[in-house]
Amino acid sequence: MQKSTYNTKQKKIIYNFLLQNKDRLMTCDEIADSLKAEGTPVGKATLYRFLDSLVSLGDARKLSNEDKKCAAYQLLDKEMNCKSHLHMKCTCCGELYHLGCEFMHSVGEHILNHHQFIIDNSKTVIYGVCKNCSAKGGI
Amino acid sequence: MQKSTYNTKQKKIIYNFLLQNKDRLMTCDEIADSLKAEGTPVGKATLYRFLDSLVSLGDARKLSNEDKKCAAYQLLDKEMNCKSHLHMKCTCCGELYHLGCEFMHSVGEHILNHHQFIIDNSKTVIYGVCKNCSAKGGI
DNA sequence: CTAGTTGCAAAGAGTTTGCATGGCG
DNA sequence: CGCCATGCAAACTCTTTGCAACTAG
Repeated sequence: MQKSTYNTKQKKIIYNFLLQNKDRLMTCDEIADSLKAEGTPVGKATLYRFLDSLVSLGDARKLSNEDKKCAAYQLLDKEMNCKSHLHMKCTCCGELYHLGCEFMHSVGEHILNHHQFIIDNSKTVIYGVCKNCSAKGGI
Repeated sequence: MQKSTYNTKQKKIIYNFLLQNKDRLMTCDEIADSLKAEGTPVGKATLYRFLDSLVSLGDARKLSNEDKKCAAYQLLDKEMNCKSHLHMKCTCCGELYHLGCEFMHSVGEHILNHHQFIIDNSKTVIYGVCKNCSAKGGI
């Protein structure tokens, strides 16, 4: 889990919560509120500090392109191998999708070979509208 | 240019500056500082208000995923048809690249057909490292 | 016991808003 | 001349930092 020196109660709480929500991008406020609602509140400062340490260790990522002003965090699931593929986020319902198919891997190769650009999967999110939402007429 | 009611001096200044820098994603501070340096300073509040109106009119876009905490803006160039293709930004040098080739258009179709997801080109930026920077050993 | 960690509160940074003044049409 | 826009300053929001109390090892 975390590689910091001490394995505190708060870190376990935060990490477990992220693990349960590994398919979501959540802001600090959302995480703090959820933890408080679960009866295991953690200080905002602690949250920010621990999340940033997870990000710098490469265990989580931090994204801001959310129309919101605040950053969203997500655990980079090792089993799902999240670092090896891109993700799409529906701007309507917020659902996050993994793009792990063969074709999409060839996209990375195309961009590398034809555009000489190395994609950073952990910093990139493709935004758009998923089928559920476009069926409902969402934008 | 802008569809707001009055065509003021400040709006012209801001719009022309964005036009000259249409290949860059710039923060409010950068824009304000540049305009001040050019001897045509514009108030921050005016900048934020006009940029947001351009964004809601679809003439510009606002992105935040910049490691920076603040948002970056860019005019959506109609001649380049920026809304019809994706963009890549080098996290090292900041350069913005247009991905207007045929293959990349087929990516949009693949994602639509196989993942039932409609990409929003104006909200998406692919992050990574360009050839110049990887040659220099950049990350 | 000792060093890292927590959490409050204060400081910072970026953005938004209220309001009197100013300028476009 | 009326109404919208500007710009200052204050208000807000999100995030970071300082510091004393706390706790894991």
